[in-house]
Amino acid sequence: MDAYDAGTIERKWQDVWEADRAFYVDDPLPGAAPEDRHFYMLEMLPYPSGNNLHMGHVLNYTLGDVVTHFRRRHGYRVLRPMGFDSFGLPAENAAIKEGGHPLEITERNIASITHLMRRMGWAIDWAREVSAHEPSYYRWTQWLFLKFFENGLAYREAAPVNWCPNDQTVLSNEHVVDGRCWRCGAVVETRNMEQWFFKITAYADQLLDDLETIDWPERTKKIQRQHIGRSEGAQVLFRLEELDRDVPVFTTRPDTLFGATFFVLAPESPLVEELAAENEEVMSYARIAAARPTEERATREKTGVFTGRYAVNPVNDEKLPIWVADYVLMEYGTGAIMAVPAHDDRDREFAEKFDLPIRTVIDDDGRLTGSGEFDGLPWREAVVGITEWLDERGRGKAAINYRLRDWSFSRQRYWGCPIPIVHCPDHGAVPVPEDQLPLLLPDVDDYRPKGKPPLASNGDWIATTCPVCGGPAEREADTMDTFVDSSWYFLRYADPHNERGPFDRALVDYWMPIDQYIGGIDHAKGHLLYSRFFVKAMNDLGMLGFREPFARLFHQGWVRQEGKRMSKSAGDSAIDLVEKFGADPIRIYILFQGPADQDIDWSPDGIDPMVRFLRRLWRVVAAAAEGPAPPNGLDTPLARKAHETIARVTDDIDRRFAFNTPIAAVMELVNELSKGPDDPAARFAAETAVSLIQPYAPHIAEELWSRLGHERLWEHPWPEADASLLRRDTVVLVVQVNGKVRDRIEVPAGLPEDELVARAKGSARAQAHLNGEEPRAFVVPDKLVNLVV
RNA sequence: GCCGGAGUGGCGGAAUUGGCAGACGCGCCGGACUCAAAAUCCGGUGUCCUCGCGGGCGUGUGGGUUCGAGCCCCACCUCCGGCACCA
Repeated sequence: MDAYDAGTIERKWQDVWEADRAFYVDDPLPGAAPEDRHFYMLEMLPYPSGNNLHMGHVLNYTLGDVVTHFRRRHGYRVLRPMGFDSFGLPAENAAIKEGGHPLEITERNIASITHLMRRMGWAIDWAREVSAHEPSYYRWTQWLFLKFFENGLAYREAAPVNWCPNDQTVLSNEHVVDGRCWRCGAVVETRNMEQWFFKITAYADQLLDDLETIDWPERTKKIQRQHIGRSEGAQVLFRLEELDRDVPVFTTRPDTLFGATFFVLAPESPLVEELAAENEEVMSYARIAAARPTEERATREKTGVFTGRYAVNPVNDEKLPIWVADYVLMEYGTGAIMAVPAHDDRDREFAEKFDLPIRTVIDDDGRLTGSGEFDGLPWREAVVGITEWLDERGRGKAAINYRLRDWSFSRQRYWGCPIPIVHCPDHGAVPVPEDQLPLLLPDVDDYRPKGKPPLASNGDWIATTCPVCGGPAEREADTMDTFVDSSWYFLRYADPHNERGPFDRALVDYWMPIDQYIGGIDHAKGHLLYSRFFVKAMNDLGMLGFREPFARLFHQGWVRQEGKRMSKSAGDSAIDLVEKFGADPIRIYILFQGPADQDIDWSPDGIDPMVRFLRRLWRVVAAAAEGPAPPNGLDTPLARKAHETIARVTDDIDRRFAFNTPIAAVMELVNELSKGPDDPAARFAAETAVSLIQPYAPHIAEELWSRLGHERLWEHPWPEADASLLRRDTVVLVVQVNGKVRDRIEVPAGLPEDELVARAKGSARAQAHLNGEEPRAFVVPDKLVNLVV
């Protein structure tokens, strides 16, 4: 027989699958039969920011591929599409680096990555391919934006936002990591700018509560819960006599109100100017503090300045001095706090530095003191009591506060989805009429960031007329964050060519929610939160019939090379590797390294052993293929091993979501087969090994399957273990004395406990350790007897 | 600082419900085939004592529960991740 040659057989079968449209899935016929079982398998789509993929992608998509084949062969109609997150900073920065136009470079990268994906043999429905930068896609991104805008879920407002001075654009809170830009690492500044926001905060409670309804890793839910940051407390009104106004403050500890000794405003608070416009010291502090990078603000020693003004504490009418200090953040609560130095570390630090009074109002037993009528009350009860007291007098009320901010999604960059809005001097922000969508992104020569949106320099495009009055108006020059594109792409796959709407609701409701989503945990609080928000909002707008997009989620581990996370610019190139070793060896390698959710240290040295295993499989199966076709239901040791392997592999993939141990199980079967080629069940064992390895190494499996005289393994039913062959006639009984293994004896299966004990006592090796004493016995039927003296 | 997760041979890892620790693969040692090499195949491989039979020890550290603990409980150490002036 010829030798195993990965490259040749892989191309052969890839051509067959292509011609057969093997992995393209049809939509359900109207009134689909109840036995129609379907499964939506999706992995996070790649950025085409390079012409290649790294081994982290290879792990991600190979995992999805195993699940896809496994489900298909269990009779499911499986939707497994692919697309490209082709707008946005990653692609645009790559284009700037290469010095070409983003469109040209993005499309070249997509072609190259698509080629690689086909070469990996991944079972993808390419008829549904979608890219964010295609007008046929972003037309509907714009349409969705308009629906959100019309329903008050998208709005424009001047607000302090995160500004990356390197990428020259605003960033969402979710993409500032340790005070730095997630893409380039530059220290982020705060700027006050007119920005577009999605009203994700309106869904804070639902985003929190519905986490209970989805099968996600607990750590991911934790990240989202923490990010939403719901906390319960009270809103308390402090009187500012000079302004004749009440100022609200959020606190989780209204029970400490009697301990408040001063009052602090964030430097960005509009109240600072209202109270101290003429105080140069205060204004200058506020200006400098507000401009400081967030990162620096968080680590510095406390600073602040007294305004000379006072706020009135509603519980005792005391006048509290109002300070301005940058340890109070404008983004959280109301940008003003009551300071209780006795019971808050930050307030205490500030009080000590500026010599402000510290008043204890909760004693060592957790009861109130110095708090008037509330003295003696346990503090938890006082939280309720004082809140009620305030409420009755109109001086406060119970309140819930969130850390989650609205999602700022406008970007001052070129390569993104244009925001279909026209600014009219008379009518404000006016939507571009639906029949004028898509609003095409114009071709420009100079798309590089210059601190203002590149589209703003494009006079011909910017100048337009108001859809309401026909008067002169200007187009919105910002573009959308690429995370808007990826917040609904999974819906478009269900109906990718629809020209009348983003999708047909019946199709989306049929396929969604996604049964299994796989991707990196780095998207835990960005993409995974935005997509949940989009689906909830679209559900409320009557566009779809479910409220969560991803029923089950899995995060693959990081693939590292020499200790560093692999990226498209660092580490071995997947294209080079697949040409050198073949797709099957790489697919098996990346899944064999360990549990898929654990990090992997990549080394190309690990691939050769996988090539050796596949060669061994090839040889052993070829030998078995020469034997006679086996009768059914043979009961031989090899047949039993094959059935055990079916049971193990099936359970590992299906229930345990374990992908490394099935490969080990098939290796064991191949080892047994290689030792017992004369077993009458050799051919059955060979067919079983080939069938079970197919989701991992579909090309060699298909080739061997055909050499075994069969066809179309990719749609052949998954094998079933014969329960009668999983049962054993005899078992090896472990005999322990005082918990230590002293003997192993073969006994018939299913013996009663007293018989097992009798056999164990009969063991000469065990007796040698019993010293003639009569032992107590503990029995695990068919497994173990522990004799204790 | 707060909240998670993880520590098993020389290495990646396995042990699914508290019941044989180390499956499978790598590496290493020995052997077969070969003029030789590659490839392939066979055997061995936690550690210590022992010619051997056999025995002692062993899953980060210390304790506990149990007939029995890698797995459960308590304390600690180390590493990784998330959050971090969030009132």
